[in-house]
Amino acid sequence: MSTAPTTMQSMPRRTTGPSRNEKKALTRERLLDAAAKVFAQKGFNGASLDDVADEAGLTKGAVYSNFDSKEDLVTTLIEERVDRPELGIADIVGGDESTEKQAASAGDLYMARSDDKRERESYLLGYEFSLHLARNPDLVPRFNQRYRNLRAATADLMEANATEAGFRLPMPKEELATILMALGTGLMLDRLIDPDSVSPDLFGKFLALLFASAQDQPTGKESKTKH
Amino acid sequence: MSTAPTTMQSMPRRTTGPSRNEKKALTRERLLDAAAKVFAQKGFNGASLDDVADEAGLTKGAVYSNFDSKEDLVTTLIEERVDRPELGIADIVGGDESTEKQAASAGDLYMARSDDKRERESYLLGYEFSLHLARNPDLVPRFNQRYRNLRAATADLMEANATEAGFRLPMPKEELATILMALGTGLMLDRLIDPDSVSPDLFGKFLALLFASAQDQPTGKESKTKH
DNA sequence: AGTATTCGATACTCTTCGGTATCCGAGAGA
DNA sequence: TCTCTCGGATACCGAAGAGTATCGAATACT
Repeated sequence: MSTAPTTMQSMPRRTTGPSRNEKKALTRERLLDAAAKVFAQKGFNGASLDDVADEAGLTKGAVYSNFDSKEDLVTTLIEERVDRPELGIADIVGGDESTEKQAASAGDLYMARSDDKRERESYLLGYEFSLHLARNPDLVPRFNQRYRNLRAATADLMEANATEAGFRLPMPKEELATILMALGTGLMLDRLIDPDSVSPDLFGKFLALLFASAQDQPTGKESKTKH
Repeated sequence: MSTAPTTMQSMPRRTTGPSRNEKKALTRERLLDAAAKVFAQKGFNGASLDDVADEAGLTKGAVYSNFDSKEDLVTTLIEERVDRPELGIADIVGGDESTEKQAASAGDLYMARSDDKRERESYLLGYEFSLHLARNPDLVPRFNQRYRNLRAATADLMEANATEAGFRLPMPKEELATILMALGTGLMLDRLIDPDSVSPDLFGKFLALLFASAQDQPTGKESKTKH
């Protein structure tokens, strides 16, 4: 990467400092990190650009040099930082364990995140975004594709697992995925407000129970509505 | 309510105008209504007290005459307006229908609320509150009692129903109540963001399925952990 | 009736914040 | 090495908002 064609080896330090673009990209990241933290703590409207800049150890000038406006910073943050972290769950699934145990592990892993300060902020930020989206429907389409992808991935994962284990999902996979993701969201929100209100293994327990009972109907004897 | 002991029936109007306290209580309610609407639409930080006053057809003077500060208005709103509406669900349950159908109806009723503009605002407000609580842990205890009461009521309701129908709940009632309430929260949030992402009857369908499968194990053969 | 209260309107203050204009210094190009 | 460019700092502006002071009118008290 270092572009030092001439003989400059004599000078021990500052041979070729980080290029301008590198520096700019770096401050951009620092700003996004700071924004994630500050917005999570104070909310979009509650946090000022000075807050963000301070958190990043920079000034508002840096902000406006990298983003058009506060709204631009917000939407960029949505696009670059949100709804990625979930994906890690897929790593757990697919082992040799029983479906039940895998489900429990996935649930536990998901809930365990609320303990980590950084993850906690990330979820708070997610809810802040959700509210932002609910109030700005025009932003939804851009964000929605990712949500649907994630849901589809979850759906496929569950189905693959069920097929391998020799049972049918009790309802269409997309619907089940919608349910489980929503449940995760709701439980996490409860837990963010009051960790004592939701035991960390509750999600996993419920998932295990759900899949266990699904396995009791291998052929898929859903009562009536298949319509 | 009119306290007119003396013979005053002759004068058709303005016999005894609304007492000062009545008027004050009225404007207080108007302010709270307006605050609920405006806060739901713009968020706590996004909405100004002038916005609230305007919505109520009053001025900021009225606000400060009835509340100590914006924060006081917010917390009052939390205490007096939130987490009451859910209770209506209990009305549905307890009929002659099968447990399955009751569950489906309850779910449908719950989700149908997101269609009504006013209810929608009420839920948005709820999420706004949730975030507010997550960021202000000191406020949680006051609010939490209500949440736990509601959860306990839901839990008892489910258990009573299960007992009557002759089956055991698949997990401790409080945990199940926690799960179902969180699921409702999560689904509603999804639906507030994008109504197309969650079909309105999904909640009911899932609840029906869940209780149907619970009924298949009348004696309660939970696999292992009862601990 | 006459006086004291108080609710809510009006007018104002002080701070904060989003955004802009300008400036400085370090890296790029010659 | 000299200049040009541009990222980020500093200084500033106008708007908006939380909170305060005060006022007027209607109600309660005596």
